[in-house]
Amino acid sequence: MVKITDVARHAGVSPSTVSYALSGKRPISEETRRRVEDSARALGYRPHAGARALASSRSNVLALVVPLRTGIHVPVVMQFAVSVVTAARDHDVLLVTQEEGEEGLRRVADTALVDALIVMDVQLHDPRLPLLRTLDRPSVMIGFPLEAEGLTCIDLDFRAAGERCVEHLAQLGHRVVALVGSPPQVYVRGTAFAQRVVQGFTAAADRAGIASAVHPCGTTPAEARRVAERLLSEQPALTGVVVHNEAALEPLVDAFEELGLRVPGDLSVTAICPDRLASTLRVPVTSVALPSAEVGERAVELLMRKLGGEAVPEATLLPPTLTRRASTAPRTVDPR
Amino acid sequence: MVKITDVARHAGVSPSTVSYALSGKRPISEETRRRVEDSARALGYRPHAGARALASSRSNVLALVVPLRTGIHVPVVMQFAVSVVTAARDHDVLLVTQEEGEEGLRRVADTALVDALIVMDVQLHDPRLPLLRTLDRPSVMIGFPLEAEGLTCIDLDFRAAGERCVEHLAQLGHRVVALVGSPPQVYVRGTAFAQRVVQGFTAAADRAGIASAVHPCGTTPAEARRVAERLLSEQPALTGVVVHNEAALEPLVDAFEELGLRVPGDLSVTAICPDRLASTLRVPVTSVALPSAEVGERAVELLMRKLGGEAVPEATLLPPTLTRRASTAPRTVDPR
DNA sequence: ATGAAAGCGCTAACAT
DNA sequence: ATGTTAGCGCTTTCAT
Repeated sequence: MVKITDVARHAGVSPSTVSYALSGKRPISEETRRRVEDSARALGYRPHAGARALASSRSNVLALVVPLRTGIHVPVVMQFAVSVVTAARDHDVLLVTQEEGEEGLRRVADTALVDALIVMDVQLHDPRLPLLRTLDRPSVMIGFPLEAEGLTCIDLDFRAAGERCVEHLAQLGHRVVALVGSPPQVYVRGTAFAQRVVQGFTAAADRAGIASAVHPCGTTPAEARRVAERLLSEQPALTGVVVHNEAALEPLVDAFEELGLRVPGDLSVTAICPDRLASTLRVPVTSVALPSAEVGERAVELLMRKLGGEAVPEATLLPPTLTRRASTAPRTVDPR
Repeated sequence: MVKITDVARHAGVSPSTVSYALSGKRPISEETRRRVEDSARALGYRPHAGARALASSRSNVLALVVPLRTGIHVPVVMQFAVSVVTAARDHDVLLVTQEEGEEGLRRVADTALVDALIVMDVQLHDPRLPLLRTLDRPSVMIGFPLEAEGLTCIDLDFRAAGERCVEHLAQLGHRVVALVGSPPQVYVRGTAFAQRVVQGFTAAADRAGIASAVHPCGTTPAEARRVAERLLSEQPALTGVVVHNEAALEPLVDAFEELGLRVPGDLSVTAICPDRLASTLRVPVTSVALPSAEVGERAVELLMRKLGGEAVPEATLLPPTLTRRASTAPRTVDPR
């Protein structure tokens, strides 16, 4: 293994000069820098990560804590992970599963394996909050707990997303709408984003003076079909549906059509889901995108600023963007 | 930060005794061990990862190199990643994207950030092979290159999987079969597993004396439909289909039915895909599972043995398991 | 069974 | 602008 002293000798300078020349942490004459860089390249020098971490108390590694639980759409997690890896230019990314729990966080943080953490899928009453507050490493959470005092959170503004969908339907003249939401257990464990969609959905419907109902929904086609039937029997005048459930979206639309309802002819459907999904369905669905990539980038950016000692806002809400596609249309005067 | 000397003082022993007591790397009296463990717990001692890596030249971190390219089914990658994290008990997992290329591998390996590497999505002529051979850290590849001399590979036996599907169809009396494969670019870049399926499929069909054809297929519903049409026009007597393309499976079955063919009444369909997908389709599909979890576990196990200096087989092929579901049936005497 | 002490390779004060 | 040097916290010989 070639080490810094080897490079120093080869370049005819001291080890510290090599360190500074390569890190740029103090001014080095143009000529010396070139010599050092040439020597480093010639010898194939790679600083030892552990030694560097020990001496500088910086590992240049971030932890990414990913959820693996029911009701979480896997591609979203993956896309997010990729965007974090990509955005974290000079940091590597350590994958921590949520199953490792608080112990996992403590392990990577307290051993100084990582400099900072990104925590996905934060619950309203997340048991990890106290720990994240006392950890001596900065963190950014994807999602909002009930009490975020002293923490840093970022996410799509799900409340606004719910509102946006209803407003879109209301503008098209729909007067009776329903929300098909996440699986029941998602609400039970208090996932903030799911509840915020409900709030936004309901508030916007009330404000527009239109009738609304909320239905949790499982992730299998069979459950989607059951929900579709319940929807129509409970709200016979229904003409607008908001879907916040990636897995159920396609089977739901299928179920509607099997039940004799054309989309968007009889029923307008909007969703909150990745664009990729909404645009590839048989009937492309009007949707508010889950901006995984943007959330990832911004999360890393916030983390870097915190690592730099900068103060950052506790909450960052990304505004929703609704893209019109083929699944929504003005309400017909005589529906059914 | 509490360090090993703090624990040593608290327990009334030397730092080396603490190290040995906690690592078990040399015999320690029962009583001393207890005292050390108690002190460590009382003080909340966590060994500094960097210091440990520097002193022991072991980081206890594995690199997982994941593909992000077209034609790769994301949930499979994610599930695999999770199984690696889970199986790698005492190692953490660093996520490296394939886009970082050879430089990425070199960075994490040469800086001693990781002890070993798991490389997914290996190509037949993978440019990383020479590097992996010369790297001073062990690696395991998921997938088989053409020339694996000196390397360690593991994967589902895709050739056998292709054979298995054909044999199943042949047993049911089908005499004309087709393989719907991966997107063309997957073959173009020489992804071994895709080609092996083709080989197995073709060989088994020839052996059984039945007619066969192979059709690459894109990942969009439109492309799936186009392929379905081509299939039927080119092989009018077709009654058995093998699908090796996660994204195309569902739209393909839909397309068949829209074209007036019942599954399995007119057309028997088998797939090579995750069980999770095969079993949740409208018509549950007879399939050979992609055992992501098992591949992950076995890969980690191989890596651990290599880290322990043990010799391991160059190639590990996991035998395919076919699960019968609703999509295959005996050929009817008078098809169409 | 335990202790003393020498590094592991790097960074960052502290010189000059 | 560059060099000297003292650690960073741990593991692991080498002693006893």
